[in-house]
Amino acid sequence: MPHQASDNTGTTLVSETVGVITQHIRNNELGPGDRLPSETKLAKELNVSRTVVREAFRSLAAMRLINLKAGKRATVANLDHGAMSLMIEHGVLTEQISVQQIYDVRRTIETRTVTLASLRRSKTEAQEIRRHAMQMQAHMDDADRVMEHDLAFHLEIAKASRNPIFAMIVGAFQGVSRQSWPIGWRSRTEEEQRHAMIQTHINIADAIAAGDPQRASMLMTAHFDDSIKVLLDAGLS
Amino acid sequence: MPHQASDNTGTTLVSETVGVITQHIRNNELGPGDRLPSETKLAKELNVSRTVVREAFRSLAAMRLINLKAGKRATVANLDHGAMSLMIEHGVLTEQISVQQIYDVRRTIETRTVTLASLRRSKTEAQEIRRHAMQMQAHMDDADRVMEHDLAFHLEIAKASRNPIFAMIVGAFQGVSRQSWPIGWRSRTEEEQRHAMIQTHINIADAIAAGDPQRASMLMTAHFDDSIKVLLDAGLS
DNA sequence: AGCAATTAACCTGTCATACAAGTTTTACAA
DNA sequence: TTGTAAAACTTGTATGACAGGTTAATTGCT
Repeated sequence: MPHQASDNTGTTLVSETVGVITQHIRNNELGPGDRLPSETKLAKELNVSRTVVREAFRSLAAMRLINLKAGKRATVANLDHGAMSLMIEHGVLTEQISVQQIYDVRRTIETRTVTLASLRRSKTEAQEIRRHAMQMQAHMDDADRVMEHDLAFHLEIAKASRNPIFAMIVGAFQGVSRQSWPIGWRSRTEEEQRHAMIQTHINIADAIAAGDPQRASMLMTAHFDDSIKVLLDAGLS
Repeated sequence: MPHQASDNTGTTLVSETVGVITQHIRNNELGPGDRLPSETKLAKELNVSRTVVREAFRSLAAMRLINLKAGKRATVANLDHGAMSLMIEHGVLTEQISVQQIYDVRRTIETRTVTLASLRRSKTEAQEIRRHAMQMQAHMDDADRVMEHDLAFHLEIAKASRNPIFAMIVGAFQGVSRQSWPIGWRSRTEEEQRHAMIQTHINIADAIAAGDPQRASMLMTAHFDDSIKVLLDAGLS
């Protein structure tokens, strides 16, 4: 790997090294699981200290481009929503993003994922999606459990869309959704409202299983419209 | 800041420290631009070495949650698409994401941004959007310039949607789009095709300026349908 | 020769120390 | 009071060290 950090003006050594490493992945056509050179080796090749290489690795690991583990060499990572989750959470935390904006994005995207899922889902996926909806119904007395199955329901649909970007984005919203979800649940004071909300999930699952994208996306849009309305009524911005 | 890394099982010191720092931001309600404690100070408070704090800072900086600059303390960062850009690029590079999937996400999202932009854009924004479309037309002989204005056009629309998440996602696709764009341009061999493509941009700009979301989103959908078709015909997966 | 167990080599996580170069604060002088 | 110089602080990078985890090599047994 005869890389050389030729360009060194203005930017720091670490960010240059990050560039070199991604270049290395590209040049050698590394895929998920493939191992990168060790820190010492890279440091020598690039004529930088191990400190610099380590910080570069950390940067890449933070974005989940590589995986680090004590004693093992760094490996190329699978696409993962962990980093994006933190970014979104940070946005909410610092009041750069509102809950309403998140739900608008979710509605936009999940109207599409549910359409694709209706067209592309395997039998197993359809069952798994429906199972989550049924579990919501079965444990209505346990809010936390309802929430987890709710989130899993939406994520499974995104996965069934067969587009990893959708899965990543939907997954990234899980963290913040866990914070707003209970508000929506509590706001649905009537037993009937909660039942209706869960029934919608079952209906969506059925539409997906039946391969009816129109109906599925219509139901999903309605679901989000309702959820947003509930949250707004509860006073969320 | 009496933080204490109480929990230390299983996970590494660095990731714990990352947690403590984000907690610090939350607890003190820090916003973009606010300064964090210095590395030495944090290291002392948490009873870890400066190395650990530095790597934690690097991690957060990689996700663009904080900004680092030599000599200055770390500051809380504005939402930014830089990190997500790298993630997407990595996904494409390692063949976990296809160009077609990217365009499907873009169509989904940008059909929404153009709708919102039509409703919410300021006069200035409408002008800026239109300016990019006109610049595309004015420099048809310079592919690179057309491309840059094309990308800027789409990003401006996302910004005008007034939802920073949309802007972040659209921005994140710019990097990879720069690679596929020339393919689409070259595939449009006839002068007329290129003109039509640019004219669509102008029409979208006009619809946004006119505050006509239906027309704007219809044109945007058509634009993406066409672009995807062109890329597929060119042999891209 | 083939296989299992032990050893050696390798690798990452963390710490301490050092110093150059950039930035902020303080102190001082006009 | 204000402008400037000095002091204090802060980050970027390098070096060396060692514990503990992982992989490769070697040895020994059958």
